Amino acid sequence: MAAQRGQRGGVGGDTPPAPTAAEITTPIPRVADVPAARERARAVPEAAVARLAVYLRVLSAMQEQGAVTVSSEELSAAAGVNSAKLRKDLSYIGSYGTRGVGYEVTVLIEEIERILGLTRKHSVAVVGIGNLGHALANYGGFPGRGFPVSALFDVDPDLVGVPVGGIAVHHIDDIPRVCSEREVSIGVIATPPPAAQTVCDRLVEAGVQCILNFAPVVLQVPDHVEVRKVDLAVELQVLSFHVARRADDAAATGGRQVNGMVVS
Amino acid sequence: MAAQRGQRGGVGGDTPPAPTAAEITTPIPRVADVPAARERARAVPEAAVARLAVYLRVLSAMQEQGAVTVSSEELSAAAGVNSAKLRKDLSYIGSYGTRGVGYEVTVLIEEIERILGLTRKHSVAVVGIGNLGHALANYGGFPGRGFPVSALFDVDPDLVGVPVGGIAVHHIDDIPRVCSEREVSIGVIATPPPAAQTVCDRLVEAGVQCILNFAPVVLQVPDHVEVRKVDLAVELQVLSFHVARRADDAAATGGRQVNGMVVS
DNA sequence: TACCGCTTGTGAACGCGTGCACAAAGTCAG
DNA sequence: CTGACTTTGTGCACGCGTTCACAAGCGGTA
Ligand SMILES: NC(=O)c1ccc[n+]([C@@H]2O[C@H](COP(=O)([O-])OP(=O)(O)OC[C@H]3O[C@@H](n4cnc5c(N)ncnc54)[C@H](O)[C@@H]3O)[C@@H](O)[C@H]2O)c1
Ligand SMILES: NC(=O)c1ccc[n+]([C@@H]2O[C@H](COP(=O)([O-])OP(=O)(O)OC[C@H]3O[C@@H](n4cnc5c(N)ncnc54)[C@H](O)[C@@H]3O)[C@@H](O)[C@H]2O)c1
Repeated sequence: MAAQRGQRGGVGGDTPPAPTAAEITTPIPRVADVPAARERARAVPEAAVARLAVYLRVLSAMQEQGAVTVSSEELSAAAGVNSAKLRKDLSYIGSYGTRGVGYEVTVLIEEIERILGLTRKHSVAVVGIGNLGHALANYGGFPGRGFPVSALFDVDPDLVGVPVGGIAVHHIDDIPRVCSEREVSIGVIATPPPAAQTVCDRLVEAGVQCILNFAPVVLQVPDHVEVRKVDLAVELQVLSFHVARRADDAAATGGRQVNGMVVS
Repeated sequence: MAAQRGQRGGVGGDTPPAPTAAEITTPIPRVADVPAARERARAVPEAAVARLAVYLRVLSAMQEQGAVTVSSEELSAAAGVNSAKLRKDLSYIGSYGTRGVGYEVTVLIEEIERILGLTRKHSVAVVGIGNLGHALANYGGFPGRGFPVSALFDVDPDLVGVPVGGIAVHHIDDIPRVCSEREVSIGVIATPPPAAQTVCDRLVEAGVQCILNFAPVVLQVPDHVEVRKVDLAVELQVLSFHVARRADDAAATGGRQVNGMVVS
């Protein structure tokens, strides 16, 4: 079993414990150390990667509205970030702007897609076709973005064979075969918590390298598998924390409050 | 309209870029100047808050299995984090451990619940009862954790009046009345992207202080409203990035690969 | 009571990410 | 061609969060 590691993503900034070395800030910008070549991609901070995905969506919307160029100021405002942060994020992937003008929308889209690996399609398999699994399978936003949902799995015999969102549900025993046939690279786990680890193991055996986990459990995976989790209960609890903090602040500063809401 | 701010949560560590005034950076990095009393709650880093929610779930599971005390080593392993990090996280909320022994499970649960504001129930309203909204409304995990889903809204006349997950769907025009009556403190947006900002504005007008947003748009909210977003497309794209990075690494080190999968 | 082993709690160092501020580099007008 | 203006790209400093390492503290034992 791989050493217990934090599951990155999902909630809060969860930086992985320094994968290795890399990201060297040598005084002298050493040109060639070991791999050296496309080393740049590795140097993009995880937080920046997530934001690049947001920029990409904003850029696509701008492109549809006919925008040709965009300044860091405009783009950052639309993406809800600081303009300096945006420029730094873009600098991680190269210099594609024109000083005094801005960035060419199409160029930026291409480069971000390249860095994010979106030039290739990534087939997605969803396991656990319950409430959430149905929603994911029926969602039209993924295929359009290069993530075709190409396999569905469940353990329930009543569900196996039933088409959901256009494709038939398979039994989980078929995970290895179907995932291999359809070249699935991302597995989504939407099963009840107790089943999540088992399902995860099967996906990993089937060669799936990336997993998006909705079940509120910490998954154990080998080092070469990337896991991100989406934990809605945690999201709600973080919001709850802010309500409480605000209520405390109000109480401390003498403001009245009703049912946790500050009435100023 | 409030100044454009980063939407925290969801993906990566997204610290808001200095809201406006307030949040002064005094030469001496004094954390708390005036209230001082229960100021501790404010000092808990956002990242730690998210992890506390995870610890809480693990602790609840342990309690059900009859555990009385737990060491930082055990708890951290179960939560998938470093034990030092766990102890530091717990230290933000006080000293409730016994050296040489560990933490009493019930005490820890109580204290974390207190800090997260879970001693009070937080009514949740879901807006947009489509694929995702249905899943959320039917999900049994929220009410059990102190987050009763107590109001549903949609614009579709065919949906209004229909019961979903036990409660009837209301028209969005009723947001102010119903949210007020049922003391909703958290609003969940699961509408199509174009409708999200409008829905958000209505929720804010209705006095909702916290919003969990599933629509892939950057919401504009006043400073006193807390927004967290869950962006599944971004999650997939971050995973895609890792596939690409890994493929590059393999190519650089001479490893063979098939369809983006490294064959060692 | 004195000792020993175990675990907490935290001071301090480190590293990463953010934001500032500005030089470099381009455009455009005249 | 020159000079004014605009916007990028980034060096640098700061602050937050993570991690290490260990003193302090507690329970058990003789
Ligand atoms: N529905 C939500 O809004 C929501 C919100 C937060 C978290 N979650 C989490 O997402 C997961 C799914 O939630 P849901 O509401 O869709 O649950 P659900 O009970 O509606 O669906 C679970 C599905 O998984 C299938 N399943 C059970 N064991 C399986 C196995 N071993 N292999 C494959 N499939 C199996 C079941 O047959 C069922 O179809 C749960 O872990 C839940 O905690 C859901
Ligand atoms: N379904 C998923 O798995 C998924 C995944 C990622 C993101 N999302 C996002 O979540 C949101 C909802 O997705 P979905 O698949 O449930 O969409 P959906 O189309 O199934 O449902 C949207 C619902 O919102 C309602 N609606 C439309 N305008 C409204 C308004 N002004 N006020 C209130 N309700 C309104 C519609 O009547 C419909 O019932 C979208 O923004 C989508 O991008 C969904």
